[in-house]
Amino acid sequence: MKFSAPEEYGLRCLLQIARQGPGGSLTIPQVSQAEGISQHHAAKLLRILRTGGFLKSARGQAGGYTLARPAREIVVADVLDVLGGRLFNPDFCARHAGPDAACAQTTDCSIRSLWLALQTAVDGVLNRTTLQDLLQNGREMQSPSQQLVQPAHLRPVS
Amino acid sequence: MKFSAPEEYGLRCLLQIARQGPGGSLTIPQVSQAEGISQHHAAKLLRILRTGGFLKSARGQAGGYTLARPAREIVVADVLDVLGGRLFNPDFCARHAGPDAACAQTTDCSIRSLWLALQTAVDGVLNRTTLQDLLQNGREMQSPSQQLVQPAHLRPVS
DNA sequence: GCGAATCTGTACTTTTCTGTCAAGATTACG
DNA sequence: CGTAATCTTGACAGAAAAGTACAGATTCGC
Repeated sequence: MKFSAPEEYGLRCLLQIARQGPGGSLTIPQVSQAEGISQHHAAKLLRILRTGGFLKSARGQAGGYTLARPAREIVVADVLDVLGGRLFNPDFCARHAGPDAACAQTTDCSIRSLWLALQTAVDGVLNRTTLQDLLQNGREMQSPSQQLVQPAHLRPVS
Repeated sequence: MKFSAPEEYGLRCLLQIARQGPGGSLTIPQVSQAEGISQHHAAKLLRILRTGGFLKSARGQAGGYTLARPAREIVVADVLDVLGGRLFNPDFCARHAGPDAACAQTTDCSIRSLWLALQTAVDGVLNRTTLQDLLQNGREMQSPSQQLVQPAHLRPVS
């Protein structure tokens, strides 16, 4: 159970822009430098975030990326969904609402139920966290660790 | 945020053996067939589980794999740890116990804190779930979905 | 002892993911 | 109008993960 690299870096890039305050914007080179990744890489991540509806882009000489909505209205669960996909699709039991007879004994369902319970637990955190919360962090969140989360070839985080 | 393939299939293989009841055992071919994966693949997963201390193996003509401990003493969090590694290491803030001055403003820490909150939420579920719970499922776990969790080339789960 | 059935361990191939690249489109400014 | 700065898009290459294959070691039963 791991975070994907786009989830880690995409969310960081989005936060960089959010830190510019309402209406603030950053260009690809600026985000690239701030996060220590290549411009091409930053461009790819920002594009995904734009397609997902979290960023607006402006082309041309005075272009750049801006938050599409206020930071407090951007829910982290939605962002991670776009960057990496969900753990498990929440449209469960849409038609198994009746007596769950046939599937209660299979090994499959045992595992599925577990995955689902995890999804619920994770969503409980992510659905209640906005970009704004991350910006003014330190409230319900604890102190950090210095351990690396993702692949070894990525830059070491300060 | 995804489960790795070993996590999904390794846990299933372990459950297959657990379903044999106390003292029950299965061979590699049996597990392989029950889960619809190749014998080589099953062997690899079972070896990991044995190394992790969840299975005992017996070689020779009457060999096979048996649970190393009763199902109720095997915690799923430990199993997934061996199969796929943790989301985030829990030895956080071992030395940042004091005033967290320098790191409270960085973007890194915002993200880290979020990852950590997720780890805590996930552990809350996994540390309280044993193999026994999965065998007699349907208690705190809900009905299943029919969506696939992992890579497309894996066998479609019934 | 010999052979069959079983697990053990390492190396290899395929697939998937991740990050890179190059060419194009758009806008602002002089 | 032209130049420079910016975003856009699809294709590509390297790296990591996943699954496969093979040769070996152990045990049981005859």
